[in-house]
Amino acid sequence: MPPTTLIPLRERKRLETWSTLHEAAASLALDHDGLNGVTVDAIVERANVCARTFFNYFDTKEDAVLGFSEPRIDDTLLAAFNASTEPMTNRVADFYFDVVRSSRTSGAGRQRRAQIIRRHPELANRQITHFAQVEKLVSDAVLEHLPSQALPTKDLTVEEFAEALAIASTTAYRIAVRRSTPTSTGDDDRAAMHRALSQLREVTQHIR
Amino acid sequence: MPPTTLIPLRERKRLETWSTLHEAAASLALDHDGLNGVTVDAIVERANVCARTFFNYFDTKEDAVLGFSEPRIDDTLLAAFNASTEPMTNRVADFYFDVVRSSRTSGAGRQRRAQIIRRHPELANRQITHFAQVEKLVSDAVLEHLPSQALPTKDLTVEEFAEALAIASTTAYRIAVRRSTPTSTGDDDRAAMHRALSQLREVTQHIR
DNA sequence: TTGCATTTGTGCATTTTTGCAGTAAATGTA
DNA sequence: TACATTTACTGCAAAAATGCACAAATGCAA
Repeated sequence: MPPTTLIPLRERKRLETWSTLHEAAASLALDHDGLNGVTVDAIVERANVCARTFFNYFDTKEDAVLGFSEPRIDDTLLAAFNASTEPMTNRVADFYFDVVRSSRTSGAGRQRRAQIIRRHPELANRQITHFAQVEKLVSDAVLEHLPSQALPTKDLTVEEFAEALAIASTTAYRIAVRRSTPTSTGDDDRAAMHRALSQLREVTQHIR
Repeated sequence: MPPTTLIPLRERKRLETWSTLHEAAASLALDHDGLNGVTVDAIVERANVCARTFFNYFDTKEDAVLGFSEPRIDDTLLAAFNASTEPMTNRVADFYFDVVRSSRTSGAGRQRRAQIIRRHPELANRQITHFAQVEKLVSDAVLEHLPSQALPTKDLTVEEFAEALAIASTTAYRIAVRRSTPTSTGDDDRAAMHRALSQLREVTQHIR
C-alpha cells in the first residue's frame, strides 16, 4: 500500500467518498435485488453524505452500483502514449488499457461488477456504453496524436486507422478481461491483452 | 444513544469533526508530555483534516487539547431561562449550568480534561479564563433579560445584581464539579450545584 | 550575536458539501 | 380516472474544507 501522504488530502478524500458511495451502492444492490431494491437515499445514508453529493460523484444510480465514472484521459497517460516506441497497435492497446484502468475500480471491484451484471442483466447495457465511451475517447485522442508517417497503407484514412486501432484495443481488452481470474493482477491482465492482440493478428492474417 | 437522523447532517459532521480533533489533541497530549509534545500537524494528521480546518474549530492548540470552545448562548437556553418560575438565583444557576454544559464535552471528557490539567498545570490558566468568559456571558445575558421587579434591595444596581448572580453561579458550579465523580450524570451535577447554592445561602447568612 | 528551521496562527481564493426548491417520471390509491 | 406519493435528478446559494502565502514567535546552531 502506498503511503497516503503522497496523495494530497483533497484528492484522498474525493477518492474515499467515491469508494464509500460505490461500495454502499454495490453491496446494497447485491443484497436487495439489484437496482430497484436500492434507493439513492439508502446509499447516501450508508455513506453518510447528502443526496446532492451523490450526484456530484455519479450521473446515475446505475453508475454508482457499477462503479463507472465518465472516462477521462490524464495528461500523464497521453505522455506515456507519445513516448512509447512500441508498434502502433500495441501502443494504442496499452493506452486503452491505461485509460480503462485509470478508473478507481480495483480488481476485486471488477469481479463484483461482473457478478452484479451476471445477476442483473439489465445493467449490462451500461457496461456496453461505457466501453463505447472509452473506445471513442481513445480513438479521438489517437487520431489527434497520430504521427503523420504512421499510416500503414493508402487504403485507410487516418480516421479509419485510429478507429480501427481503438476497436482492436477494445476487442483485445475484452478478451483479456474474460480470461482474467480473481487472482490476476493488473500486469497479468495487460499481458493477456497483448497476447489476445497477437492472436488477433494471427487470425486476421488469413483473411482475404 | 439518540437516533442520528434527528440532527441535520451538516451539524452532525461539525460535531464529529470537533470531537475527532479534540480527541486527537487530548490523547496525543496525554501520551506526549502535554502541549509541547504535540504539534498541530500531528493532530490534524490523526484527525484527517487540514491544518486550516483545525483553526476553524479551535482558536489555539490549547483549546483543542482541553476541548474548550468559545461559549455561546443558544436561543433555546435563553427561552428556558425566561420561562422558568424558580427563584432568580436558582434560575440563573440553571442557566449558567446549561451554558457551560452546552459545550460538546461529555462527562468522561471533563474527567480527562481534569486529568490533563492536573498533570500539566500550565494549562490551568486557560480553564480559568474559560470560566471567566462564561461568567461574563451569563452576567450580560441576565442583565439584559432581568425582569424589572427582580431587584431585591435598593443597595444594588441591576448591573451589580446580575454580576453577583453570575458569580454565585460560578461558585456553585465549581463546587459541584469538585464534588463530581466519574459516575455522576449531568443531572447529578445539576443537583449538586443547587445543593452548593443553598449551602452558600446558609453560610452567607451569618455575614454582617 | 546572526541566521535558519519549526511552529502557531491568519487572510483569502478555490473546491467541495450541504440544503433546498423544484421538475419529471413512475407508482400507488381513491 | 384523477390525485397523492415516491424517486431520480438538476440548479443555485450558503456553509465548510482545502491549499497556499505569509506574519510572528520560538528554538537551535554556527
